[in-house]
Amino acid sequence: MSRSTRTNGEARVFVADKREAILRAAIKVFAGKGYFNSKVADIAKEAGIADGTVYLYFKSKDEILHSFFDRAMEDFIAEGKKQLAEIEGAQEKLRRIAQLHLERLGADRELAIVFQVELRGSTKFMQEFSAAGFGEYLDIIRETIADGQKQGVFRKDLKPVVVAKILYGALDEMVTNWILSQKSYPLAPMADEVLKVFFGGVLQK
Amino acid sequence: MSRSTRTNGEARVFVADKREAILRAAIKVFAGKGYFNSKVADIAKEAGIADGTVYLYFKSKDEILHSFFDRAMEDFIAEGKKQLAEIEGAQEKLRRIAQLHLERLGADRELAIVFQVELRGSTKFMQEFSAAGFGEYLDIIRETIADGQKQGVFRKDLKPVVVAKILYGALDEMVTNWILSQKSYPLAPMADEVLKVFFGGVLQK
Amino acid sequence: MSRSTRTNGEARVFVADKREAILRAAIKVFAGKGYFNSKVADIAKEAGIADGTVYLYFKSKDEILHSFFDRAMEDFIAEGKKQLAEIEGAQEKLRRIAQLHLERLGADRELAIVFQVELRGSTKFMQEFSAAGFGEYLDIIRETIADGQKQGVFRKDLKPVVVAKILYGALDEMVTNWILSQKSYPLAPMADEVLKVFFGGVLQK
Amino acid sequence: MSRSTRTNGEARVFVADKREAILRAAIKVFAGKGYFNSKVADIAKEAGIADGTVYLYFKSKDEILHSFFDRAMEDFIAEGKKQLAEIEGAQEKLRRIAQLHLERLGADRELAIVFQVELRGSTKFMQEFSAAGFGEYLDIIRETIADGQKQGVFRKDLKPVVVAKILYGALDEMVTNWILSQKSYPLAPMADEVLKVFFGGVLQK
DNA sequence: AATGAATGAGCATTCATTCAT
DNA sequence: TATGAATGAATGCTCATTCAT
Repeated sequence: MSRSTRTNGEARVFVADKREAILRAAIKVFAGKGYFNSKVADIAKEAGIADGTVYLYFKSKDEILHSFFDRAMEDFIAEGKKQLAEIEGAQEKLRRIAQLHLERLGADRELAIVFQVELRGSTKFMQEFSAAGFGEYLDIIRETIADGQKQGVFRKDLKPVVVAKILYGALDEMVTNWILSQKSYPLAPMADEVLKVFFGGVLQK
Repeated sequence: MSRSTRTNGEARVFVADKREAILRAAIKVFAGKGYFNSKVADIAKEAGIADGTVYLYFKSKDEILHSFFDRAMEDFIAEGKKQLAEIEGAQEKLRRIAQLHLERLGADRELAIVFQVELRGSTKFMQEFSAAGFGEYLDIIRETIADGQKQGVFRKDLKPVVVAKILYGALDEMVTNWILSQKSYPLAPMADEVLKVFFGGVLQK
Repeated sequence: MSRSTRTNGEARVFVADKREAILRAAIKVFAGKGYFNSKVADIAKEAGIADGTVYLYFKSKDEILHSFFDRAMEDFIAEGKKQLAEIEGAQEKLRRIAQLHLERLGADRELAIVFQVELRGSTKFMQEFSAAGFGEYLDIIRETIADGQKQGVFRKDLKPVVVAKILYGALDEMVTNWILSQKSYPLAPMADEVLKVFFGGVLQK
Repeated sequence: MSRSTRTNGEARVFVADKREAILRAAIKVFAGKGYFNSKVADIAKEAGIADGTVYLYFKSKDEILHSFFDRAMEDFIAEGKKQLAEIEGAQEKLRRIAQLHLERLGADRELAIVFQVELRGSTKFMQEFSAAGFGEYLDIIRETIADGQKQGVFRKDLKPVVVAKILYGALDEMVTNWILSQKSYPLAPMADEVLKVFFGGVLQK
């Protein structure tokens, strides 16, 4: 494929590529030094472009973080819905969600750091993100649980909202610990560990 | 000779009082605007002292956050240990931990905000805090679980480390959701909701 | 071969047209936001061309202002000389000058704003402009006054240089006030008001 | 006089002195390079203080210019009113105004440059300043002229507003020319030159 | 000639920290 | 101990200008 802009399609790709490059660079920089400690100049240098160029693709430093989150969340939810559509049974669906959650973040440490750490650094961010993607994500889990109760697979004396938060919280903690851990271990297998407790409970029967 | 330096005892009291005042002011300010958006001058004004005075009690803005965390965590763990000492049985101990966790944070929204949000705003902070108090806290939970397994109360096919993280993550998520929620509800009762799942599992028996 | 370069004649016309368009756009933009607050991009957009195209016709933003001034002043002086050539008598000549001054600026508010405001925004500009057109303009007034003194129409105890400045200053102030005024009134008639005073003081009794 | 801050009075003086120093430095810098080309750092260096200190006394670069103008105009009008109070007769009053106008600006070239050049560099500034000091100044001249008409000293067929603008415009032009002139000559004497013409045209015959 | 994406120097302002009093 | 004026390094963003196409 030539580097020329012979077609509109290609030109578009190039623009998208640069936006993408900036986003990728930003994640790397944010993950390394934290959002507030990262300079726009750092991102530009990491992306191999001039400082000003960043502002041709993003309105502000803030917008970079938002864009990153929006896109990542959108991708994640789209992928999740697609995979869930092919699965029967609430239990198996939850398993898929948990696995996907940890697979995705476990596959990209920098992305995970930004998700787990940077996006939580301010109530403002959290509020906005919570209202956006996080909320939708929790909803999917909640509905799957409610479905499972209707299907008679899950206990009916539990509130789906609470149960959803429990599962999400547990998974989230796995990711955070994985990021902070000095040791290097695969994150994805933790899904089954969580589910073993989640599905079966802790008490001896 | 000034009143405050007449005796060591008195001086200490005064110092502690002012240190305390600054710390309290800092939590309020951090909770309201976030660590990075809070100015040392804001804290000073909130505490009713001059800007420079802050530096007689703390080496830097950063140290204020650290001190706050250290003290809060220390208090919390001390209180926890004390209460656990009076309890027999791993299950009841875990229940107490969960309740204490949510009671404490639920009783002081500003403190909770700083804990849930501000302390997570940078990998640097998280790493440091994880190595300090969080680690010890998780350890206590882990050991209680291990004890429960020995006592034959808990399933033995589960790794205590993982189970501890699951419980902690679930509780943590309850707090975060409570903070971000527009609605006002008591946090403490969520402990039992979490434990119902944690102890019993989700599946229909 | 492009249309515009087929013949020199045509090309020139096109070039002149676009140069003109840029100049016109610049006046509009400068008048609205001030020279320093106007972006080259604003001018380009107003002119309906790309940013870079501006630089095919002008070496810099600064040069646009200069070009504008040079051309406007040139036009104005040429027109003035032409009209003066048809008039006998120093008094009538001065009247014509004053009228032309206010008619011209009164007919184009944007041009007037740039003349009265933007061109005075820096000593550098003023120095340059003074050395160029302003100087020539004042000279014409001065000479007309000197002629009037020789003709015995004007008092001979006044220095033409000073008298010229007085007339110019008075007219200039009329324009400035007209621009800043919230009320909308015709500028040209002010010429006679000024002359009523001016001649009263200058004429030989 | 000691450099200490033993008394409140002295302390006040010091503060006022620094504000004054910044203002003085700003005038010098603005006069030399123009408002838009002057950096706040230039002003700070000229005043012998740190950049940030400027902001302890002024909210913004813009505010420095405003403060300067407000104070200068206030001073000037106060002085003018004081002197006018001691004078009988509209004609002599106008003479005093004209003289004061040129004496003041003629005594401080830098201040004059800022007044004549920088304050006119934008419609925004001019509008604001016109509404403030300039307006009051013109009013004083206008009223003096109206008084003169009532007293039978000045022709009654002239509109005071217009006549006031003429005088102001003529004086203003003297100042501008003086600033731009390469030659160095005293400004104050020009007042009488202007008045010779002005009164010739305005006085009742 | 025309485009408009890319450049990068430039700058007002903020704020943690210091220090003379 | 306490003050708060002073410091000056640090940085997000703008915009005149260039240049590959």
